[in-house]
Amino acid sequence: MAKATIDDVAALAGVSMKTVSRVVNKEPNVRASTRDKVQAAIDELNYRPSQSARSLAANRSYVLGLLYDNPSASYVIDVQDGALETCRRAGYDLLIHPCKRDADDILAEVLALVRQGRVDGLILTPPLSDMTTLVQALVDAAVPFVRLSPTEHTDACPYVQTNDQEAAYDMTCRLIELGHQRIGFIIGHPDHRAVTQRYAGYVAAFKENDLALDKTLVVQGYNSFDSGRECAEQLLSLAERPSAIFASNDDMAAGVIIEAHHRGIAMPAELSVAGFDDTPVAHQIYPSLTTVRQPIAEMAAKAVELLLKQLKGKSVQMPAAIMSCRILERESTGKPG
Amino acid sequence: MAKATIDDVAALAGVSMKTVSRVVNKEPNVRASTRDKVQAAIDELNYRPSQSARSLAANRSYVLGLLYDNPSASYVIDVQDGALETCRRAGYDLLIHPCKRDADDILAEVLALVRQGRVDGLILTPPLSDMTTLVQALVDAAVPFVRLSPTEHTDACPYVQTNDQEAAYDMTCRLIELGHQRIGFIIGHPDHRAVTQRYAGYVAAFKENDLALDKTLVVQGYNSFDSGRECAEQLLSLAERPSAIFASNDDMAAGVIIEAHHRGIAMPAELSVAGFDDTPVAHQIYPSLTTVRQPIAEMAAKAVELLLKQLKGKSVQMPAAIMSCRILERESTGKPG
DNA sequence: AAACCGGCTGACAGCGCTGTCAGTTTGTTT
DNA sequence: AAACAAACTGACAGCGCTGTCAGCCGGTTT
Repeated sequence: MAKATIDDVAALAGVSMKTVSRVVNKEPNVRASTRDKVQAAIDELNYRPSQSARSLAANRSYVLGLLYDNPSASYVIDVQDGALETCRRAGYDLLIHPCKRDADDILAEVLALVRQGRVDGLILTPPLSDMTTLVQALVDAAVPFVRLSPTEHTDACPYVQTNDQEAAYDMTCRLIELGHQRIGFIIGHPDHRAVTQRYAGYVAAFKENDLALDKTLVVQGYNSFDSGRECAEQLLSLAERPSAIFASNDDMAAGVIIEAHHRGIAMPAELSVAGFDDTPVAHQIYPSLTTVRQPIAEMAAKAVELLLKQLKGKSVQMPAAIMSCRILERESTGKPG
Repeated sequence: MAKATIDDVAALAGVSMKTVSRVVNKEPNVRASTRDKVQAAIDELNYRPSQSARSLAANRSYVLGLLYDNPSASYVIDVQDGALETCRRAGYDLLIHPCKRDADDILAEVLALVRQGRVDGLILTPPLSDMTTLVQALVDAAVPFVRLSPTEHTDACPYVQTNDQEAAYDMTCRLIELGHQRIGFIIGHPDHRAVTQRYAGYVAAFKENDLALDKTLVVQGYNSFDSGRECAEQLLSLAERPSAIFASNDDMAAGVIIEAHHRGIAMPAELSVAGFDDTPVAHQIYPSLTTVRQPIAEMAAKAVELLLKQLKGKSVQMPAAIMSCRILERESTGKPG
């Protein structure tokens, strides 16, 4: 049995090609009886519209592109899952496109993706969300896109964001509430949005609780496990060492925990550790890590939703969304002493 | 500047549309001077061929599909990266398609992907590689595909495989060499290929070393962290408990380590633990995990290569590849006692 | 000199859809 | 019952490429 085309369906249903097209695309203004007749023909022939033909005729690919550069595997997977779910429901596919943000041909590469008509729109994840040259190029080329967790969002580009600052504030308050006064903080990679926001939350919590902030307890990390470990070495070598360390992400927090193990420091009795992100490692280490969970999949889903709205030409009134994080208290935190 | 089409390029270069097509597709039989002329025109107009137009005309999508069901995030990412790398070089894109293998519409869904012409071929990862209904359906529909790490590979379908048995054998021998006699083994999920192979390697090592195999030390796990922990509870509660535990994957090994921590068992002094896969967690836990690294990205790249060969119609003489694993010794293993 | 061959090039007919627009039917109003 | 709007349907012209096939050209071969 050869592959059925729209003509075959039209002939069988006794209608025009165009009417079949209307039914397939769920367009309005088709009489219910006609619709049924066509649907029956579609089912009988097991008709599947050719993706390339409709792309060519409609001048869109029904594919969205997901751009990312090297965040953690679990982050990427969560984003993919969330995005895919929403894409599918809308009949869209997702093309993944990892890329190095320092590659000099990244702009050309991404623009080619669009100009070749491979994708109708793009989702940018950190740190690409904050790559101004890229963002500007997309704006100039009038490419529809949505950014996940951008640091800056002053312009009119749609984005999806979390309340990182609030979450970091809450976490810090919780540590203070447990009785901690000397709370170390490991700042994240300067290129990532998390940095400013999360650190600001930490600072705000100290202010709110009328506690003095000891700058020697604040160190700069780079988001990796190894950098977390190095920061921990620094913090745990202090004469008066902190009773808690709050790392800007889980990988660094895992580094802190390893370093504490190696120094024979009991957790949480002698040291509480908190992370951010709830990566898989968080509950696979000992002690399991108190952390903040971002609704990553949901954010990605939301981003796709905003993007699809753009594509439909419905100019989104407020092209942005803020989503909430949740603190997960596990074994790595407790009362000091 | 409107988007240039192949006609624009042809006009500018003073050749026919078809000749431009030849240059773009790197077809032979174009005089060098003509080729240069056309290339100049392409560059001048910044021409990018329309993906949908060529798909429609050539009746292929230049897209490969990657099918997977829920292996770990890091595994999926590695597969994606390896596959993408090779795809790109060949001018192909990769469509990711996670799917639940117990969904009753999975066959229809996957076949639709092909029948709609969204993809030209498929890569199956475990456990989908071993889903006979799916494999059979693809064979029946004459869909080109390659399987990663299938358990069975008696038929003519191309596949890419690792020498799991050999690696498990080597690891077990290494533990024996360190002085371990009572080595617990946690079998993986029955649906995953790893199971048979890895367990067989363990058994073979005992045989080879003339050691009796104590069946009470072999327990059935299900690949998850939690199941690893449950298995550890069982093994560590034995009157005469093992001095080493070899888990069929890292997640389960991580579960073993947590359980040992909770029981205050020192590692590796009182218990050596080995895993399989070298997932990110392996070096983020304490003690860091001795494990086996599979060349996942390379396998995926190889799979794409085999798939592209199929698509080109070059019937692959030996449509398969075996790739080697490597043992990584870290802190979690050592001499017993 | 005729016949031939291989490398090179172009004319043309689609690929299977969707957008446009005009035409036909149906339901509603006066 | 005529007039009109609204709902519905179809004819047709592409979308921008590739495959087929025929034709051309220069260099061999007979």
